[in-house]
Amino acid sequence: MLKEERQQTILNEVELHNRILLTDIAESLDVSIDTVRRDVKELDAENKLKRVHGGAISLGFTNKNTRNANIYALDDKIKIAKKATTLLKDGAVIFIDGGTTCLELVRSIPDNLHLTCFTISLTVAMELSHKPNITVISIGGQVSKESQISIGANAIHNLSEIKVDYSFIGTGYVDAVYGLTEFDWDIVQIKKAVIKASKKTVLLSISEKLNSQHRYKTCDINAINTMITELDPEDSLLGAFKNLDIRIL
Amino acid sequence: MLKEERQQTILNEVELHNRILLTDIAESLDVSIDTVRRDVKELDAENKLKRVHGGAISLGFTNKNTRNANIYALDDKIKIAKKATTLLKDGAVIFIDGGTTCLELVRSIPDNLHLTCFTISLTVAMELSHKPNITVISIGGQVSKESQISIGANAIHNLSEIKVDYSFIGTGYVDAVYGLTEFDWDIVQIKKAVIKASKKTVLLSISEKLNSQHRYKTCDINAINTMITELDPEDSLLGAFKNLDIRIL
DNA sequence: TTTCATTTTGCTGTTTTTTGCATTTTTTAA
DNA sequence: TTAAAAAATGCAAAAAACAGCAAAATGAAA
Repeated sequence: MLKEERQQTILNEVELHNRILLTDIAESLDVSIDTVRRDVKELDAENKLKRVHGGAISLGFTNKNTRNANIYALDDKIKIAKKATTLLKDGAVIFIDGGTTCLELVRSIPDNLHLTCFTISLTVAMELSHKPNITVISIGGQVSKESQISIGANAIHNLSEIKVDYSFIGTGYVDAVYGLTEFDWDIVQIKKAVIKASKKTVLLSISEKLNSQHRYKTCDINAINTMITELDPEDSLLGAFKNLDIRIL
Repeated sequence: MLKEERQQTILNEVELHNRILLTDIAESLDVSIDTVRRDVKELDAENKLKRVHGGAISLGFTNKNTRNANIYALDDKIKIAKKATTLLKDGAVIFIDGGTTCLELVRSIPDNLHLTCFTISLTVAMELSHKPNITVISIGGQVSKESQISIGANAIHNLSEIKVDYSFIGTGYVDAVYGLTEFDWDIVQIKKAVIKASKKTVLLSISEKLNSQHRYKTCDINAINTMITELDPEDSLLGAFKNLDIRIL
Protein backbone atom coordinates (compact mmCIF):
# COMPACT_ATOMS: atom_id res chain seq x y z
CA MET A 1 0.00 0.00 0.00
CA LEU A 2 1.28 3.40 -0.94
CA LYS A 3 1.94 6.02 1.67
CA GLU A 4 -0.25 8.54 -0.13
CA GLU A 5 -3.08 6.08 -0.30
CA ARG A 6 -2.76 5.31 3.37
CA GLN A 7 -2.78 8.96 4.37
CA GLN A 8 -5.83 9.57 2.27
CA THR A 9 -7.59 6.76 4.04
CA ILE A 10 -6.67 8.28 7.38
CA LEU A 11 -8.01 11.66 6.31
CA ASN A 12 -11.20 10.02 5.13
CA GLU A 13 -11.71 8.32 8.43
CA VAL A 14 -11.10 11.54 10.30
CA GLU A 15 -13.58 13.49 8.21
CA LEU A 16 -16.11 10.73 8.47
CA HIS A 17 -16.04 10.20 12.21
CA ASN A 18 -14.50 13.48 13.36
CA ARG A 19 -11.93 11.45 15.18
CA ILE A 20 -9.82 8.32 14.98
CA LEU A 21 -7.65 6.22 17.22
CA LEU A 22 -4.18 5.38 16.02
CA THR A 23 -4.60 1.80 17.17
CA ASP A 24 -7.79 1.37 15.15
CA ILE A 25 -6.21 2.71 12.01
CA ALA A 26 -3.09 0.63 12.44
CA GLU A 27 -5.17 -2.46 12.76
CA SER A 28 -7.55 -1.76 9.90
CA LEU A 29 -4.72 -0.82 7.53
CA ASP A 30 -2.52 -3.59 8.85
CA VAL A 31 0.54 -1.47 9.39
CA SER A 32 2.49 -0.75 12.53
CA ILE A 33 1.28 1.92 14.87
CA ASP A 34 4.50 3.83 14.32
CA THR A 35 3.72 4.20 10.67
CA VAL A 36 0.29 5.57 11.42
CA ARG A 37 1.79 7.86 13.99
CA ARG A 38 4.24 9.22 11.45
CA ASP A 39 1.47 9.67 8.90
CA VAL A 40 -0.66 11.58 11.32
CA LYS A 41 2.32 13.68 12.30
CA GLU A 42 2.82 14.64 8.68
CA LEU A 43 -0.84 15.35 8.08
CA ASP A 44 -0.91 17.51 11.13
CA ALA A 45 2.10 19.43 9.87
CA GLU A 46 0.22 19.97 6.61
CA ASN A 47 -2.79 21.19 8.59
CA LYS A 48 -5.01 18.46 7.26
CA LEU A 49 -6.05 17.30 10.71
CA LYS A 50 -5.28 17.84 14.35
CA ARG A 51 -3.02 15.39 16.08
CA VAL A 52 -3.94 14.54 19.66
CA HIS A 53 -2.70 12.06 22.19
CA GLY A 54 -3.85 8.66 21.05
CA GLY A 55 -5.32 9.69 17.74
CA ALA A 56 -6.44 12.58 15.57
CA ILE A 57 -9.51 14.76 15.19
CA SER A 58 -10.91 16.71 12.29
CA LEU A 59 -10.20 20.40 12.05
CA GLY A 60 -13.86 21.24 11.70
CA PHE A 61 -14.46 19.58 15.00
CA THR A 62 -11.99 21.75 16.86
CA ASN A 63 -12.91 24.96 15.11
CA LYS A 64 -16.17 24.78 17.00
CA ASN A 65 -14.14 25.81 19.98
CA THR A 66 -13.33 29.20 18.59
CA ARG A 67 -16.94 29.79 17.64
CA ASN A 68 -17.85 29.14 21.23
CA ALA A 69 -16.20 32.41 22.06
CA ASN A 70 -19.47 33.95 21.02
CA ILE A 71 -22.72 32.20 21.69
CA TYR A 72 -23.39 28.52 21.44
CA ALA A 73 -25.79 27.63 18.60
CA LEU A 74 -26.28 31.28 17.82
CA ASP A 75 -28.05 30.69 14.54
CA ASP A 76 -30.67 28.57 16.22
CA LYS A 77 -31.18 31.12 18.92
CA ILE A 78 -31.67 33.91 16.41
CA LYS A 79 -34.25 31.76 14.67
CA ILE A 80 -36.07 31.29 17.96
CA ALA A 81 -35.85 34.98 18.77
CA LYS A 82 -37.35 35.89 15.41
CA LYS A 83 -40.31 33.62 16.01
CA ALA A 84 -40.79 35.02 19.49
CA THR A 85 -41.02 38.59 18.23
CA THR A 86 -44.19 37.67 16.34
CA LEU A 87 -45.90 37.39 19.73
CA LEU A 88 -45.00 40.94 20.68
CA LYS A 89 -47.81 43.45 20.43
CA ASP A 90 -47.39 47.17 20.61
CA GLY A 91 -47.94 48.46 24.12
CA ALA A 92 -47.54 45.05 25.75
CA VAL A 93 -46.03 44.51 29.17
CA ILE A 94 -43.68 41.57 29.16
CA PHE A 95 -41.05 39.82 31.20
CA ILE A 96 -37.79 38.65 29.69
CA ASP A 97 -35.63 36.06 31.38
CA GLY A 98 -31.83 35.88 31.39
CA GLY A 99 -29.75 33.63 29.16
CA THR A 100 -28.38 33.93 25.68
CA THR A 101 -31.57 32.99 23.88
CA CYS A 102 -33.52 35.70 25.66
CA LEU A 103 -30.71 38.10 24.92
CA GLU A 104 -31.18 37.36 21.24
CA LEU A 105 -34.87 38.03 21.65
CA VAL A 106 -34.04 41.47 23.01
CA ARG A 107 -31.79 42.14 20.05
CA SER A 108 -34.54 41.07 17.67
CA ILE A 109 -37.17 43.41 19.04
CA PRO A 110 -38.16 45.84 16.26
CA ASP A 111 -37.35 49.45 17.03
CA ASN A 112 -40.88 50.66 16.35
CA LEU A 113 -42.43 48.51 19.05
CA HIS A 114 -43.45 50.19 22.31
CA LEU A 115 -42.99 47.81 25.19
CA THR A 116 -42.64 47.73 28.94
CA CYS A 117 -40.11 45.07 29.83
CA PHE A 118 -39.38 43.59 33.23
CA THR A 119 -36.28 41.50 33.72
CA ILE A 120 -34.16 39.95 36.44
CA SER A 121 -31.08 39.82 34.22
CA LEU A 122 -28.49 42.57 34.36
CA THR A 123 -27.33 41.77 30.86
CA VAL A 124 -30.82 41.80 29.41
CA ALA A 125 -31.62 45.06 31.20
CA MET A 126 -28.49 46.59 29.78
CA GLU A 127 -29.27 45.46 26.28
CA LEU A 128 -32.88 46.60 26.55
CA SER A 129 -31.82 50.04 27.68
CA HIS A 130 -30.14 50.57 24.32
CA LYS A 131 -33.45 50.04 22.55
CA PRO A 132 -35.72 52.99 21.78
CA ASN A 133 -39.39 52.93 22.78
CA ILE A 134 -38.86 50.41 25.52
CA THR A 135 -39.41 51.06 29.20
CA VAL A 136 -37.07 48.84 31.15
CA ILE A 137 -37.70 47.83 34.72
CA SER A 138 -35.13 45.77 36.50
CA ILE A 139 -36.23 43.47 39.28
CA GLY A 140 -33.86 43.95 42.17
CA GLY A 141 -32.49 41.33 44.50
CA GLN A 142 -29.36 39.46 45.35
CA VAL A 143 -27.27 39.04 42.22
CA SER A 144 -26.34 35.47 41.34
CA LYS A 145 -22.63 35.38 40.53
CA GLU A 146 -23.01 32.69 37.94
CA SER A 147 -25.86 33.98 35.88
CA GLN A 148 -26.00 37.65 36.81
CA ILE A 149 -29.66 37.65 37.53
CA SER A 150 -31.53 38.74 40.63
CA ILE A 151 -32.50 35.86 42.88
CA GLY A 152 -33.69 35.36 46.42
CA ALA A 153 -36.63 36.43 48.52
CA ASN A 154 -36.49 40.06 47.52
CA ALA A 155 -36.59 39.34 43.82
CA ILE A 156 -39.40 36.87 44.29
CA HIS A 157 -41.34 39.38 46.34
CA ASN A 158 -40.87 42.03 43.71
CA LEU A 159 -42.17 39.64 41.09
CA SER A 160 -45.21 38.87 43.24
CA GLU A 161 -46.37 42.44 42.78
CA ILE A 162 -46.55 42.43 39.01
CA LYS A 163 -48.58 40.69 36.31
CA VAL A 164 -47.26 40.78 32.78
CA ASP A 165 -49.01 39.85 29.55
CA TYR A 166 -46.26 37.55 28.40
CA SER A 167 -43.14 36.16 29.96
CA PHE A 168 -40.37 34.78 27.83
CA ILE A 169 -38.27 32.30 29.73
CA GLY A 170 -35.47 29.86 29.08
CA THR A 171 -34.77 26.68 30.93
CA GLY A 172 -31.83 24.46 31.67
CA TYR A 173 -33.65 21.28 30.77
CA VAL A 174 -37.03 20.42 29.29
CA ASP A 175 -38.86 17.16 28.91
CA ALA A 176 -42.41 16.37 27.82
CA VAL A 177 -42.96 14.18 30.87
CA TYR A 178 -40.80 15.76 33.55
CA GLY A 179 -41.47 19.33 32.55
CA LEU A 180 -38.96 22.14 33.04
CA THR A 181 -36.07 21.36 35.34
CA GLU A 182 -32.98 23.19 36.49
CA PHE A 183 -29.60 22.62 37.96
CA ASP A 184 -30.06 25.30 40.56
CA TRP A 185 -32.59 25.60 43.36
CA ASP A 186 -32.57 29.39 43.47
CA ILE A 187 -33.22 29.62 39.76
CA VAL A 188 -36.20 27.32 40.09
CA GLN A 189 -37.71 29.54 42.78
CA ILE A 190 -37.34 32.66 40.71
CA LYS A 191 -38.76 30.99 37.61
CA LYS A 192 -41.77 29.81 39.55
CA ALA A 193 -42.35 33.39 40.62
CA VAL A 194 -42.00 34.56 37.02
CA ILE A 195 -44.55 32.07 35.76
CA LYS A 196 -46.94 33.09 38.52
CA ALA A 197 -46.53 36.72 37.51
CA SER A 198 -47.43 36.03 33.88
CA LYS A 199 -50.73 35.72 32.11
CA LYS A 200 -48.99 33.64 29.48
CA THR A 201 -45.61 31.96 29.55
CA VAL A 202 -43.48 31.37 26.49
CA LEU A 203 -40.61 28.91 26.63
CA LEU A 204 -37.62 29.54 24.40
CA SER A 205 -35.37 26.52 24.02
CA ILE A 206 -33.06 25.09 21.41
CA SER A 207 -34.02 21.57 20.41
CA GLU A 208 -30.84 20.18 21.88
CA LYS A 209 -32.33 20.69 25.32
CA LEU A 210 -35.44 18.67 24.56
CA ASN A 211 -35.79 15.40 26.43
CA SER A 212 -33.28 16.28 29.10
CA GLN A 213 -33.86 16.74 32.78
CA HIS A 214 -32.14 17.64 35.99
CA ARG A 215 -32.55 17.77 39.71
CA TYR A 216 -35.06 20.52 40.50
CA LYS A 217 -38.41 21.05 38.87
CA THR A 218 -39.65 24.46 37.81
CA CYS A 219 -43.07 23.46 36.52
CA ASP A 220 -45.03 20.92 34.55
CA ILE A 221 -44.84 21.22 30.84
CA ASN A 222 -48.47 22.35 30.65
CA ALA A 223 -47.64 25.44 32.69
CA ILE A 224 -46.14 26.63 29.42
CA ASN A 225 -48.52 28.20 26.92
CA THR A 226 -46.17 28.43 23.97
CA MET A 227 -42.95 26.64 23.22
CA ILE A 228 -40.51 27.92 20.64
CA THR A 229 -37.61 25.97 19.24
CA GLU A 230 -35.57 26.46 16.10
CA LEU A 231 -37.34 23.49 14.52
CA ASP A 232 -40.33 23.41 12.26
CA PRO A 233 -43.43 22.84 14.46
CA GLU A 234 -44.08 19.64 12.55
CA ASP A 235 -40.64 18.22 13.24
CA SER A 236 -40.72 14.71 14.65
CA LEU A 237 -38.50 15.73 17.54
CA LEU A 238 -41.43 17.71 18.86
CA GLY A 239 -43.73 14.73 18.70
CA ALA A 240 -43.79 14.18 22.45
CA PHE A 241 -45.11 17.72 22.92
CA LYS A 242 -47.76 17.50 20.23
CA ASN A 243 -50.65 16.11 22.19
CA LEU A 244 -50.17 18.41 25.13
CA ASP A 245 -51.98 21.68 25.56
CA ILE A 246 -49.06 23.69 24.21
CA ARG A 247 -48.77 25.89 21.20
CA ILE A 248 -45.62 25.11 19.31
CA LEU A 249 -43.92 27.69 17.14
CA MET B 1 -12.31 8.09 24.10
CA LEU B 2 -9.87 10.80 23.17
CA LYS B 3 -9.12 13.58 25.58
CA GLU B 4 -9.94 16.24 23.03
CA GLU B 5 -13.23 14.59 22.31
CA ARG B 6 -14.07 14.48 25.98
CA GLN B 7 -13.24 18.12 26.45
CA GLN B 8 -15.39 19.03 23.48
CA THR B 9 -18.27 17.18 25.04
CA ILE B 10 -17.76 19.03 28.30
CA LEU B 11 -17.74 22.35 26.47
CA ASN B 12 -20.91 21.39 24.66
CA GLU B 13 -22.70 20.58 27.87
CA VAL B 14 -21.55 23.80 29.46
CA GLU B 15 -22.69 25.90 26.53
CA LEU B 16 -25.94 24.04 26.34
CA HIS B 17 -26.99 24.22 29.95
CA ASN B 18 -24.84 27.10 31.16
CA ARG B 19 -23.52 25.09 34.02
CA ILE B 20 -22.57 21.53 34.81
CA LEU B 21 -21.58 19.36 37.73
CA LEU B 22 -18.31 17.50 37.56
CA THR B 23 -20.00 14.44 39.00
CA ASP B 24 -22.67 14.45 36.30
CA ILE B 25 -20.11 14.72 33.55
CA ALA B 26 -17.94 12.04 35.06
CA GLU B 27 -20.87 9.71 35.16
CA SER B 28 -22.16 10.41 31.68
CA LEU B 29 -18.71 10.10 30.13
CA ASP B 30 -17.82 7.16 32.32
CA VAL B 31 -14.48 8.51 33.49
CA SER B 32 -13.25 9.32 36.96
CA ILE B 33 -14.07 12.65 38.48
CA ASP B 34 -10.38 13.45 38.63
CA THR B 35 -10.17 13.29 34.89
CA VAL B 36 -13.11 15.62 34.47
CA ARG B 37 -11.64 17.95 37.02
CA ARG B 38 -8.36 18.07 35.13
CA ASP B 39 -10.17 18.64 31.86
CA VAL B 40 -12.17 21.50 33.28
CA LYS B 41 -9.00 22.94 34.75
CA GLU B 42 -7.38 22.92 31.33
CA LEU B 43 -10.42 24.36 29.60
CA ASP B 44 -10.54 27.09 32.18
CA ALA B 45 -6.87 27.87 31.59
CA GLU B 46 -7.68 28.15 27.89
CA ASN B 47 -10.56 30.47 28.70
CA LYS B 48 -13.12 28.16 27.20
CA LEU B 49 -15.23 28.06 30.33
CA LYS B 50 -15.22 29.20 33.92
CA ARG B 51 -14.33 26.71 36.60
CA VAL B 52 -16.34 26.89 39.81
CA HIS B 53 -16.48 24.78 42.91
CA GLY B 54 -18.14 21.53 41.96
CA GLY B 55 -18.52 22.24 38.29
CA ALA B 56 -18.17 24.76 35.49
CA ILE B 57 -20.21 27.56 33.97
CA SER B 58 -20.35 29.05 30.53
CA LEU B 59 -18.38 32.15 29.72
CA GLY B 60 -21.29 33.58 27.78
CA PHE B 61 -22.87 34.21 31.12
CA THR B 62 -20.00 35.86 32.89
CA ASN B 63 -18.00 37.39 30.06
CA LYS B 64 -17.51 40.98 30.91
CA ASN B 65 -18.10 43.35 28.08
CA THR B 66 -14.70 44.88 27.74
CA ARG B 67 -16.06 47.94 26.05
CA ASN B 68 -14.86 50.13 28.89
CA ALA B 69 -12.53 51.63 26.34
CA ASN B 70 -12.01 55.29 26.98
CA ILE B 71 -12.99 56.57 30.35
CA TYR B 72 -12.41 60.25 30.81
CA ALA B 73 -9.61 61.07 33.25
CA LEU B 74 -9.15 57.41 34.04
CA ASP B 75 -5.89 57.89 35.93
CA ASP B 76 -7.49 60.39 38.28
CA LYS B 77 -10.42 58.10 38.85
CA ILE B 78 -8.17 55.18 39.66
CA LYS B 79 -6.36 57.39 42.15
CA ILE B 80 -9.67 58.28 43.78
CA ALA B 81 -10.76 54.65 43.80
CA LYS B 82 -7.55 53.62 45.54
CA LYS B 83 -8.10 56.17 48.27
CA ALA B 84 -11.70 55.08 48.69
CA THR B 85 -10.72 51.46 49.28
CA THR B 86 -8.93 52.50 52.47
CA LEU B 87 -12.36 53.17 53.95
CA LEU B 88 -13.55 49.64 53.29
CA LYS B 89 -13.64 47.36 56.31
CA ASP B 90 -14.10 43.63 56.16
CA GLY B 91 -17.74 42.69 56.63
CA ALA B 92 -19.08 46.15 55.85
CA VAL B 93 -22.37 46.82 54.12
CA ILE B 94 -22.02 49.54 51.54
CA PHE B 95 -23.76 51.22 48.66
CA ILE B 96 -21.98 51.98 45.42
CA ASP B 97 -23.37 54.50 42.97
CA GLY B 98 -23.19 54.37 39.20
CA GLY B 99 -20.67 56.26 37.11
CA THR B 100 -17.17 55.57 35.94
CA THR B 101 -15.46 56.63 39.15
CA CYS B 102 -17.53 54.23 41.18
CA LEU B 103 -16.83 51.56 38.62
CA GLU B 104 -13.13 52.05 39.23
CA LEU B 105 -13.77 51.75 42.93
CA VAL B 106 -15.33 48.35 42.33
CA ARG B 107 -12.33 47.28 40.31
CA SER B 108 -10.01 48.40 43.09
CA ILE B 109 -11.70 46.39 45.81
CA PRO B 110 -9.18 43.86 47.13
CA ASP B 111 -10.19 40.26 46.57
CA ASN B 112 -9.81 39.29 50.21
CA LEU B 113 -12.41 41.78 51.43
CA HIS B 114 -15.85 40.46 52.38
CA LEU B 115 -18.53 43.02 51.59
CA THR B 116 -22.23 43.34 51.03
CA CYS B 117 -22.77 45.84 48.24
CA PHE B 118 -26.00 47.48 47.18
CA THR B 119 -26.14 49.33 43.90
CA ILE B 120 -28.59 50.89 41.50
CA SER B 121 -26.20 50.58 38.57
CA LEU B 122 -26.41 47.65 36.19
CA THR B 123 -22.79 48.08 35.22
CA VAL B 124 -21.55 48.24 38.78
CA ALA B 125 -23.64 45.21 39.72
CA MET B 126 -22.17 43.31 36.81
CA GLU B 127 -18.64 44.23 37.71
CA LEU B 128 -19.21 43.43 41.37
CA SER B 129 -20.55 40.01 40.51
CA HIS B 130 -17.14 39.05 39.13
CA LYS B 131 -15.52 39.74 42.47
CA PRO B 132 -15.12 36.98 45.00
CA ASN B 133 -16.32 37.43 48.59
CA ILE B 134 -18.82 40.09 47.69
CA THR B 135 -22.56 39.77 48.06
CA VAL B 136 -24.20 41.92 45.42
CA ILE B 137 -27.72 43.24 45.75
CA SER B 138 -29.18 45.22 42.91
CA ILE B 139 -31.82 47.79 43.64
CA GLY B 140 -34.60 47.35 41.13
CA GLY B 141 -36.61 50.02 39.40
CA GLN B 142 -37.11 51.70 36.08
CA VAL B 143 -33.84 51.70 34.18
CA SER B 144 -32.59 55.06 33.05
CA LYS B 145 -31.54 54.80 29.41
CA GLU B 146 -28.75 57.31 29.78
CA SER B 147 -27.01 56.06 32.87
CA GLN B 148 -28.26 52.50 33.17
CA ILE B 149 -29.23 52.87 36.77
CA SER B 150 -32.51 52.18 38.51
CA ILE B 151 -34.57 55.30 39.10
CA GLY B 152 -38.13 56.16 39.98
CA ALA B 153 -40.48 55.53 42.86
CA ASN B 154 -39.78 51.85 43.09
CA ALA B 155 -36.04 52.27 43.37
CA ILE B 156 -36.49 55.00 45.96
CA HIS B 157 -38.86 52.83 47.92
CA ASN B 158 -36.40 49.95 47.85
CA LEU B 159 -33.67 52.26 49.14
CA SER B 160 -35.94 53.43 51.94
CA GLU B 161 -35.84 49.94 53.41
CA ILE B 162 -32.08 49.69 53.85
CA LYS B 163 -29.35 51.36 55.88
CA VAL B 164 -25.76 50.89 54.83
CA ASP B 165 -22.54 51.71 56.68
CA TYR B 166 -21.08 53.69 53.82
CA SER B 167 -22.36 54.92 50.52
CA PHE B 168 -19.96 55.89 47.78
CA ILE B 169 -21.58 58.31 45.39
CA GLY B 170 -20.64 60.46 42.46
CA THR B 171 -22.20 63.72 41.43
CA GLY B 172 -22.65 65.78 38.34
CA TYR B 173 -21.57 69.02 39.98
CA VAL B 174 -20.20 69.98 43.37
CA ASP B 175 -19.64 73.35 44.99
CA ALA B 176 -18.65 74.34 48.52
CA VAL B 177 -21.54 76.75 48.72
CA TYR B 178 -24.28 75.24 46.55
CA GLY B 179 -23.57 71.65 47.47
CA LEU B 180 -24.18 68.71 45.15
CA THR B 181 -26.28 69.44 42.10
CA GLU B 182 -27.42 67.53 39.04
CA PHE B 183 -28.66 68.05 35.56
CA ASP B 184 -31.39 65.49 36.02
CA TRP B 185 -34.37 65.56 38.35
CA ASP B 186 -34.74 61.80 38.62
CA ILE B 187 -31.10 61.36 39.53
CA VAL B 188 -31.44 63.90 42.30
CA GLN B 189 -34.36 62.01 43.79
CA ILE B 190 -32.50 58.73 43.79
CA LYS B 191 -29.37 60.29 45.29
CA LYS B 192 -31.39 61.82 48.07
CA ALA B 193 -32.74 58.39 48.85
CA VAL B 194 -29.23 56.94 48.82
CA ILE B 195 -27.92 59.52 51.27
CA LYS B 196 -30.88 58.92 53.53
CA ALA B 197 -30.13 55.21 53.48
CA SER B 198 -26.50 55.71 54.54
CA LYS B 199 -24.87 56.12 57.91
CA LYS B 200 -21.98 57.86 56.19
CA THR B 201 -21.75 59.24 52.69
CA VAL B 202 -18.54 59.42 50.69
CA LEU B 203 -18.36 61.62 47.63
CA LEU B 204 -16.03 60.58 44.83
CA SER B 205 -15.31 63.38 42.40
CA ILE B 206 -12.52 64.44 40.13
CA SER B 207 -11.27 67.93 40.90
CA GLU B 208 -12.53 69.18 37.56
CA LYS B 209 -16.07 69.06 38.94
CA LEU B 210 -15.23 71.26 41.93
CA ASN B 211 -16.85 74.66 42.02
CA SER B 212 -19.51 73.85 39.45
CA GLN B 213 -23.25 73.73 39.82
CA HIS B 214 -26.43 72.98 37.97
CA ARG B 215 -30.19 73.15 38.15
CA TYR B 216 -31.32 70.60 40.72
CA LYS B 217 -29.88 70.16 44.17
CA THR B 218 -29.14 66.79 45.71
CA CYS B 219 -27.93 67.97 49.11
CA ASP B 220 -25.88 70.51 50.97
CA ILE B 221 -22.18 69.91 51.06
CA ASN B 222 -22.26 69.04 54.75
CA ALA B 223 -24.49 66.08 54.03
CA ILE B 224 -21.25 64.55 52.82
CA ASN B 225 -18.98 63.00 55.43
CA THR B 226 -15.95 62.35 53.28
CA MET B 227 -14.89 63.81 49.97
CA ILE B 228 -12.29 62.14 47.82
CA THR B 229 -10.60 63.74 44.83
CA GLU B 230 -7.43 62.82 43.02
CA LEU B 231 -5.72 65.83 44.62
CA ASP B 232 -3.57 65.96 47.70
CA PRO B 233 -5.86 66.91 50.61
CA GLU B 234 -3.73 70.02 51.13
CA ASP B 235 -4.15 71.21 47.56
CA SER B 236 -5.27 74.83 47.33
CA LEU B 237 -8.13 73.87 45.04
CA LEU B 238 -9.74 72.22 48.03
CA GLY B 239 -9.45 75.38 50.12
CA ALA B 240 -13.14 76.20 49.94
CA PHE B 241 -13.97 72.83 51.49
CA LYS B 242 -11.40 73.05 54.26
CA ASN B 243 -13.38 74.82 56.92
CA LEU B 244 -16.49 72.71 56.45
CA ASP B 245 -17.29 69.63 58.45
CA ILE B 246 -15.93 67.30 55.78
CA ARG B 247 -13.10 64.88 55.83
CA ILE B 248 -10.99 65.25 52.74
CA LEU B 249 -8.93 62.38 51.37
C1' DT C 1 19.19 -7.36 -13.88
C1' DT C 2 22.36 -5.44 -10.55
C1' DT C 3 24.00 -1.85 -7.62
C1' DC C 4 23.56 1.76 -4.53
C1' DA C 5 21.54 5.73 -2.37
C1' DT C 6 17.31 7.07 -0.41
C1' DT C 7 13.06 6.49 1.71
C1' DT C 8 9.99 3.90 4.34
C1' DT C 9 8.85 0.82 7.82
C1' DG C 10 8.96 -1.93 12.04
C1' DC C 11 11.28 -2.91 16.25
C1' DT C 12 13.45 -1.85 20.85
C1' DG C 13 14.08 0.62 24.93
C1' DT C 14 13.19 4.98 27.12
C1' DT C 15 10.48 8.96 28.20
C1' DT C 16 6.23 11.28 28.55
C1' DT C 17 1.31 11.55 29.10
C1' DT C 18 -2.81 10.07 30.88
C1' DT C 19 -5.64 8.19 34.21
C1' DG C 20 -7.47 6.42 38.54
C1' DC C 21 -6.76 5.86 43.38
C1' DA C 22 -5.55 7.12 48.22
C1' DT C 23 -4.63 10.81 51.29
C1' DT C 24 -4.57 15.48 52.78
C1' DT C 25 -6.24 20.11 52.49
C1' DT C 26 -9.69 23.41 51.36
C1' DT C 27 -14.29 24.98 50.56
C1' DT C 28 -19.05 25.03 51.29
C1' DA C 29 -23.31 24.85 53.61
C1' DA C 30 -25.95 23.81 57.60
C1' DT D 1 -18.61 25.83 64.52
C1' DT D 2 -18.83 21.33 62.41
C1' DA D 3 -19.62 17.82 58.88
C1' DA D 4 -19.80 16.80 54.12
C1' DA D 5 -18.30 17.72 49.55
C1' DA D 6 -14.88 19.03 46.52
C1' DA D 7 -10.09 20.21 45.31
C1' DA D 8 -5.28 19.47 45.58
C1' DT D 9 -1.43 16.38 45.99
C1' DG D 10 1.36 12.49 45.34
C1' DC D 11 1.80 8.05 43.37
C1' DA D 12 1.68 4.09 40.32
C1' DA D 13 0.06 1.51 36.28
C1' DA D 14 -1.04 1.68 31.55
C1' DA D 15 -0.92 3.72 27.21
C1' DA D 16 1.20 6.47 23.95
C1' DA D 17 5.00 9.14 22.04
C1' DC D 18 9.68 9.39 20.98
C1' DA D 19 14.41 8.40 19.44
C1' DG D 20 17.57 5.54 17.39
C1' DC D 21 18.54 1.75 14.55
C1' DA D 22 18.36 -1.74 11.15
C1' DA D 23 15.81 -4.19 7.71
C1' DA D 24 12.95 -3.72 3.75
C1' DA D 25 11.27 -1.36 -0.11
C1' DT D 26 11.84 1.86 -3.75
C1' DG D 27 13.84 4.00 -7.62
C1' DA D 28 17.38 5.52 -10.66
C1' DA D 29 21.48 4.52 -13.23
C1' DA D 30 24.82 1.30 -14.93
